[in-house]
Amino acid sequence: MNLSIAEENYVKAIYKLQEGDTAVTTNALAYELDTKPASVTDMAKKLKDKQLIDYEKYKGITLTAEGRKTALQIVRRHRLWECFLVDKLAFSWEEVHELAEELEHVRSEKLTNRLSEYLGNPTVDPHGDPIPDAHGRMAKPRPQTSLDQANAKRLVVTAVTDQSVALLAFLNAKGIRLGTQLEIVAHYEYDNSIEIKMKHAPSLTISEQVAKNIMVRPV
Amino acid sequence: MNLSIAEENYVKAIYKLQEGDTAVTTNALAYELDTKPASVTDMAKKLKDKQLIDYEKYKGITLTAEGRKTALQIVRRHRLWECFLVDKLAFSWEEVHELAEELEHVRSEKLTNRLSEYLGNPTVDPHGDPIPDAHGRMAKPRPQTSLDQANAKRLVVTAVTDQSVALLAFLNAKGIRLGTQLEIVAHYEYDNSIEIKMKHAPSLTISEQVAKNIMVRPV
DNA sequence: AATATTGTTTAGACAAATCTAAATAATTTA
DNA sequence: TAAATTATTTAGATTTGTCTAAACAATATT
Repeated sequence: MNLSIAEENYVKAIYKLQEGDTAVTTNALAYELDTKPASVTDMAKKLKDKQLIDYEKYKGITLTAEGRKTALQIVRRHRLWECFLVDKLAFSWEEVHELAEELEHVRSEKLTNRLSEYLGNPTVDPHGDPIPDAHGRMAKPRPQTSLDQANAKRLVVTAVTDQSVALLAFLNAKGIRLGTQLEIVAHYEYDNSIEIKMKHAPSLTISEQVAKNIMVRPV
Repeated sequence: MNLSIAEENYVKAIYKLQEGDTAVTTNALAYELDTKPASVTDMAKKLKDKQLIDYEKYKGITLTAEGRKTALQIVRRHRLWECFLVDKLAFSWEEVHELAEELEHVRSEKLTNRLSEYLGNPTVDPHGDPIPDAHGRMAKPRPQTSLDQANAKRLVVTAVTDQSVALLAFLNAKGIRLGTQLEIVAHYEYDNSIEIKMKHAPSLTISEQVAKNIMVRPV
């Protein structure tokens, strides 16, 4: 099936928003894609015709098996290009997302597989997200929580969910990157802030807002 | 200036067709882009508004200085990606053109320059065509003629002008690739064929039609 | 339960890039 | 040079992806 770039972006966004069997709402998808609900409704009809989604008026959207397969191919390409940019072209991990958004739309299986091989068939991308293999199989993401909900004290950063340039640059400035180990010193309820400490550095305070986007696992 | 992919393809095609100061005709451009003359006229108006071309009704199209700069950037990206695909991902030189057509539209100077650096700042692509540098400067293509017009007997293949998959695959099958050395045994006028001989192989006959697309220089 | 609010869809419009068919300009031929 | 041919442009339509405004459905509130 030949999808336009817009259609691919919708499929990828639906995949991203669809946790478990929860249908994705029109509004959520519009917000994710920075477009209007009316546009989402239009596209939903098209993707339904192409049998990539199940969709009924007012009932939300879920991917079909075919749609999920398509989404995984796009995600695979995206994450492989991120690896390439970081590993081979020495980009920093917060720069690569936007470039990968464009590169991911080059739909050549041969290119994708050669690239994967060239990179040593990596299984996670620079943000810590798992990379689907050529058959769409993907390592289960390691048990991780967002920093604001972590129980353990000693943690390692495994991913960042909001990949806005602003946030990623902010974290970079603070010295927080993938694999960074940190310790929760205190969680202040009254101003929704969290005090953390990294090795060889003074402790620092971040907002819950930011912490929500930092994924961690116990170390 | 932000150009659409279609606009970039027009600029690139105009650059390719514009030899010296000859204006490019509507029909020639339509043929090159596999579209209709009416569509070319429409786009010509748009590119004129954007000051990338000089265009007057019925008078043909030429690139402005700005348009030439834009074209060189696109050509640079195209040829660098071709190098990447051949040098790093082990594609053969006849496979890479179509993939590079897509990759060339990722408009990031930083990416382009990092890629160039990573490849060792190559000055020619796998087809033997020179690669513009970051400032649009390009090595003058080496003195080359098409095989059917060559005077010297001992030659080396430097480029192939028609990059149709059919021709490139044909040449590959015959063992003719970039850098291949060959010798002209005879040029038969009466059936427009050329007999050539490569080292360690029996001589073979090709048509002038094909020979026109094989660029060579004396060795 | 009636009303207000929120979420979603429809209707109608627009811009980009293309097309076909008809009109017009330029060039070639007789 | 007049007619025929070829090249180019215009006019009007189509497709894709988007939008706004209005209508409608679902959910929450009083």
